Amino acid sequence: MSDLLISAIEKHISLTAKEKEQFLSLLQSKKIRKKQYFLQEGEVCKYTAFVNKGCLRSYIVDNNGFEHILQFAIEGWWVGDIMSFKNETPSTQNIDALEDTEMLLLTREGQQQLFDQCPKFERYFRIIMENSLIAHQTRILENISMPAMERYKNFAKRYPAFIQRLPQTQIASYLGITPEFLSKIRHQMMYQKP
Amino acid sequence: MSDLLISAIEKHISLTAKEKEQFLSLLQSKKIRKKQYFLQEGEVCKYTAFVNKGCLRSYIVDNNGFEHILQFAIEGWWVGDIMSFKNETPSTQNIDALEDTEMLLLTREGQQQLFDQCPKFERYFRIIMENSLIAHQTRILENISMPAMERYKNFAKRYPAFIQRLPQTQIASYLGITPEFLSKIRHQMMYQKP
DNA sequence: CAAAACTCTTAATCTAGTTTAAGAGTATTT
DNA sequence: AAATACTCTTAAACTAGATTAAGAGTTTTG
Repeated sequence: MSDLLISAIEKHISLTAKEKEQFLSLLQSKKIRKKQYFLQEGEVCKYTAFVNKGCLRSYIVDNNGFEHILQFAIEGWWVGDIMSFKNETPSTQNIDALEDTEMLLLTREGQQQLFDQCPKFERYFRIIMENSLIAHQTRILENISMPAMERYKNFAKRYPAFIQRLPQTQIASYLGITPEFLSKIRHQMMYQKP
Repeated sequence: MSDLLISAIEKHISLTAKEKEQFLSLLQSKKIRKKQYFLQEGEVCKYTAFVNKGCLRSYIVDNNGFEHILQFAIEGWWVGDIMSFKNETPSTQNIDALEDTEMLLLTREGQQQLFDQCPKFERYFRIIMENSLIAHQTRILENISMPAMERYKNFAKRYPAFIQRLPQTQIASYLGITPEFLSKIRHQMMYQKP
């Protein structure tokens, strides 16, 4: 049930049996079905979620009704609207399930309690924030320096699991292009690959 | 000399006189002149730098020789190539000074020592990583969802100090557009502003 | 199991942003 | 104080990517 989470944490810090117990007691588990919301724009994001099974996406909807994806989250990833979670302000993002999904939820109070009881976890969350920041930096630099085909190739190399698992519409929305143009790119790639 | 840094930290955690001393003893100060490098692509990033005075930028150079700016850093900001600093791998970024600059440097060992001696600092760095991550998320969403003029307006609203202080070439490079097009945008803005 | 609702593709037309070029105005350097 | 190097602007020609539309294939839903 929570093996995946514990092993994810133990990649970065070591835990005693008591610490594991302490941490797990703060979590609640939740299942949602495909297409259901985990968070809707305007709500306060009450939880960070660790994905045990399934897949979610976080995205915004622009003034013309178009969706723009910030993040996908599959097994082993954390997801939530950090800004809303941190400041308890209304979220600007939506998060919903692209597949039936099981997750473990941690509240803000739970997290704070954890940090006070056991500062080791402060390190764990610092490290995953650092890693996430590095990934975001890379994405920004690619967005501003590379044409769409390169960005797609890098995405496919970096997240091969996503390519098989996600509809192309969603990937296009993550890359910042239209699905029609992604289709064109994929066509071009077939005739120039060697 | 280090008042700015201490007050920046005390916005997030409270420090005893001893802790301040302990922290400051780990820092070394450094001045560089305009146009000098703080870090060059290929080097390992040995320090994170807190800017006391002046202005730096971090950027990559693409295959066609064009620069793309990831970050500007003025007084009160930290700068460095996090990935290189964390993993002690060769940097892909360049960091240089846009003005004569004074900064305080912290090594990786210094930081780790600090975390072990005084876990409170682990919280401080977690918090600034979170804030930085939020800023990066916002930037990604704006990049993939808004036309250049909107992005420029938001940039100007968010960082008014930068608008006066930085050459437009640099701002264009941060926004992911050419200087020529930024010039056009600014012209358009004059005749439609109401 | 039929109908509705997505997903992917192709193609024509359109546009936001790039490229190239050239000139005028400011800083920097010698 | 002249020479060199940046910075900003304007404008014409160009292109990566958007838009619109339509059809075929696949899932989902009632």
